[in-house]
Amino acid sequence: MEKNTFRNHISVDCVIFGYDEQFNKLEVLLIEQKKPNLTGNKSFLAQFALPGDLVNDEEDLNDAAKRVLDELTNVSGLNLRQSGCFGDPMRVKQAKDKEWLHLYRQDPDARVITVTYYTLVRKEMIRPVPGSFAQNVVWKNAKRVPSLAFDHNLIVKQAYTNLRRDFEEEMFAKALLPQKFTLKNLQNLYEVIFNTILDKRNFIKRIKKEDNLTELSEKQKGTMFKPSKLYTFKA
Amino acid sequence: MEKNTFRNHISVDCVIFGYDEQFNKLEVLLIEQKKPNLTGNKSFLAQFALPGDLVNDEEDLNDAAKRVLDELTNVSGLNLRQSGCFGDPMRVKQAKDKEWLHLYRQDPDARVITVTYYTLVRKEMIRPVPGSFAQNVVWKNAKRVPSLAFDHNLIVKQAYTNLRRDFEEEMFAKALLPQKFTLKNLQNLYEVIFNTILDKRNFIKRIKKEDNLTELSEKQKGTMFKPSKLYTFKA
DNA sequence: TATAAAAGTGTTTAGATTACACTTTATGTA
DNA sequence: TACATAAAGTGTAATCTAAACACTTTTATA
Repeated sequence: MEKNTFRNHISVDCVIFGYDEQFNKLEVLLIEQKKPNLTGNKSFLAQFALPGDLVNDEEDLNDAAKRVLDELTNVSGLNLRQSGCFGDPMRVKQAKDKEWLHLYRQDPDARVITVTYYTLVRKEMIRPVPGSFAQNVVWKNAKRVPSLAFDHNLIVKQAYTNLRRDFEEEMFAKALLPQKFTLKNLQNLYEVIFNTILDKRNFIKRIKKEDNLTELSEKQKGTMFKPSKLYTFKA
Repeated sequence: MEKNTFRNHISVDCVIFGYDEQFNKLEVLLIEQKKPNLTGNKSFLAQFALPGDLVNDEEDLNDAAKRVLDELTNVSGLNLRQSGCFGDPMRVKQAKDKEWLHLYRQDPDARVITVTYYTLVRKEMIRPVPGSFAQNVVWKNAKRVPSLAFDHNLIVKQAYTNLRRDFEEEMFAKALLPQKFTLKNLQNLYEVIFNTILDKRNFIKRIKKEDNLTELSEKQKGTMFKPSKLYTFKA
């Protein structure tokens, strides 16, 4: 049995799902790992990855997730939820990730256990700007996530499962629509999250039964055709 | 911002739910932390805790959970599932836990992040025997878990939520009944896990609809009154 | 004022869930 | 062997939920 020398490092990774109301799509926030400045280093390919980094000593995991997200993407104020923990010793040992680790980590061969967080936000509510070792910040469609660093594709998959489960249980939707919204807005949101098509009438019946909404006397402005009634969530 | 000196240690903790068919109750496997041999040390109170310990370098988390469970309770061969990760820096800093950490850990003040696992077994299928720093191994009713070391009460609570969720989704019940069982056995199991009382006729209808069971021509032996038909799960 | 496009609106059917109580049968005992 | 006991076994009606389905109304624009 191996002796414990405590080179287990901890990281956090964040899966930020962004809801794009305009195009009714769900996207995931990724960073592009910064390329080294060295000329001559041609082999290094920037990879997409989840925003994530090592946890500091005595730093709470939730705080770490928030800090790391902020450092890499300048996004703050999100309500992150833990979705899992990935600890396969080989998860940071693949060739595709070695070079990057050697450039950016003090102890690049150490084993890293990562605790994963996710949330879902209205895409337009955040304006990610790359920071730290993030060269770039991009949104990618959640249905077509490219190949990512480490085991990040697995992490996204698990987070997406959690998202759907939580979405059904709570009124998670509140954060995802403008304060005043139409029932069509709400239906679109459900449709994109569960990747399905719903019957308008049945959907409205179901939603109204939950009795979470207040119907306003106001209507949409600036529509091309018949404007819809607006609703808000009850307090 | 604190500098990362990598004193984040990783542990695993296991929540083993044991189903006691005879008394139709659900229990949790706990260890009693070993008291030091020193005479004169009167302040040390043995506490109940979940079986758990530090993960070795380069050890897979799932393997670690199995190893640790085996070392402390001599129970092996279980199919453990990850249920969460607890990383509050204060989780191992409470007075009640200090003394124990100083006795058994090389680096007792280090922060420890724990990855939690759980499973549900038929109680009689395992025969726990204390090992390592476990002075004793006990089963406690899942509804009345005593005060535990660290944040282990929280961990149990989360695991129990996971158990119920998973139990509904999969035919997790297979491992929990003898190969041949009665519908009453199955109903008892559901009742204890969901802490509810079910109508016999409705339960049978529901179960039969799932079409997982084979009705045997055999009947119970040695009953005091009318013996019930036996069933098995389909392969 | 005609047209286009989305909003708005109910009913019917099928399926699932719940509530509910008496009869049958094997056992052990008198 | 028949009687008492206790659990097994069984069905229907009522209610609720989920799904299928299409036409009318309203507003903006041309």
